[in-house]
Amino acid sequence: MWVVTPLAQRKRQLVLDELTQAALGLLATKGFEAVTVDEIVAAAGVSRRTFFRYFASKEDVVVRFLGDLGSGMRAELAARPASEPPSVALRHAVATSVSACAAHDGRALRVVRLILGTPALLARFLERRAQWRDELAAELGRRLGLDPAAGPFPHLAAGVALAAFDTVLQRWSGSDGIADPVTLTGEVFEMIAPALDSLTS
Amino acid sequence: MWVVTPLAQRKRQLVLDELTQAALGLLATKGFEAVTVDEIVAAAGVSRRTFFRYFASKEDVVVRFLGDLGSGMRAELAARPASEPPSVALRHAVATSVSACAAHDGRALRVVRLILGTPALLARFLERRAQWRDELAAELGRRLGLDPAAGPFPHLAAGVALAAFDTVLQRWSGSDGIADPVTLTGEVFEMIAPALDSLTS
DNA sequence: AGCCAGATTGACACTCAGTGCCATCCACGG
DNA sequence: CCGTGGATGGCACTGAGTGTCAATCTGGCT
Repeated sequence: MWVVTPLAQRKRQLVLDELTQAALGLLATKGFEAVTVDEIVAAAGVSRRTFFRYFASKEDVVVRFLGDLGSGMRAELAARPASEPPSVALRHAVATSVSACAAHDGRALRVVRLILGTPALLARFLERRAQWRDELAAELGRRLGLDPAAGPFPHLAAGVALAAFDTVLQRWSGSDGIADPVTLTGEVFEMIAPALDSLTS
Repeated sequence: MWVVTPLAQRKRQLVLDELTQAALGLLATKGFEAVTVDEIVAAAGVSRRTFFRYFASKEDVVVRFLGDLGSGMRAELAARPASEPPSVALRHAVATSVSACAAHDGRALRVVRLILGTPALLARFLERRAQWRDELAAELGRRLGLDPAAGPFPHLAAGVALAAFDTVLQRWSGSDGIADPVTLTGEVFEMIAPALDSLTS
């Protein structure tokens, strides 16, 4: 199962890495709108057309780099025991997410700063973040036996948790990656916990 | 005051209205990406270049239509008495915002649905929403005598209030504009109030 | 009225993102 | 050895957004 597709798949991964590497390097130094796709593909040694076979847009290169955070949060939430109140489960989900981001130390920090400082990138990132919220709301609804379409709670709680995520990410990047993500997350969730548990209290 | 408004200013407003009208009509019926700027300017009777003198992008036409909500929220928050706890002041700010949106009854509803259903528009809207959060955080910091850069509270509270805004807007548009914005806002703020007042309790 | 300064507009040309299409090349199985 | 499918590159095209310049219009001033 795992040995049957070695060569073509690896080649594809190689091109993807090369493209990501080249793009992130150029974008971080020259700024987002000062870099054209042609420059990126020239640095990566592939054709312009190939770039758009791997990425849907120029923004996609940067956003995809942080893209796994969303599915990671949902997975972590799903993995938490059902006995935990929403505030605890969501706190762990957010904490592991930001920690995973901080683990890339160095690169991830530059990418986050790039996103927060570039309107076009922020917009695309927030669009993806909205999908995270809906996924979290669905998972939360499943945990609590609630229909997300019936009551406002799952949608709201997911939005509140992501607002906490925003604040943690902002303060983490603002501290040059020095602050501990788990500690920051704990601080912030202490404030919002009563709101997240307002249904089960 | 009202007589000095020069003729040029009114002409400008007229062009802007004509452009907005034409764009919203076409976009609502044919969908966002199925309409080109050339079609819009042809319907409005101005040149393509003029369109981009009034709007920064095609998305801008739609987003600007809802753009005053942000400054409205901040103004309402600033107008609330300083004695009110954050949860009450923010609830009024959100309620007046959504109510102002609902007052346009008919047009605003279609615009909101268009935004929520179009990725490119949603992205631009969320970008603006992020600015709202920072403005609300600044205003909140002023109310409470806190430096928004020092502690996470203003940023977090503004984010939580806007998460509530999101939920209210989603449910309002989901109910075809039938649900009462103030009632919805009240329901939702009942859940998050303890988080918003966690500092002053 | 006549004139001048500033703002608005339209037209053209240009860059760049993104897409469709087709020819080519290369890994893999028969 | 040969055919098939996927990945690539080149090309042309649409559409968004911008800079520039000439023409036009507005409003004030003499």
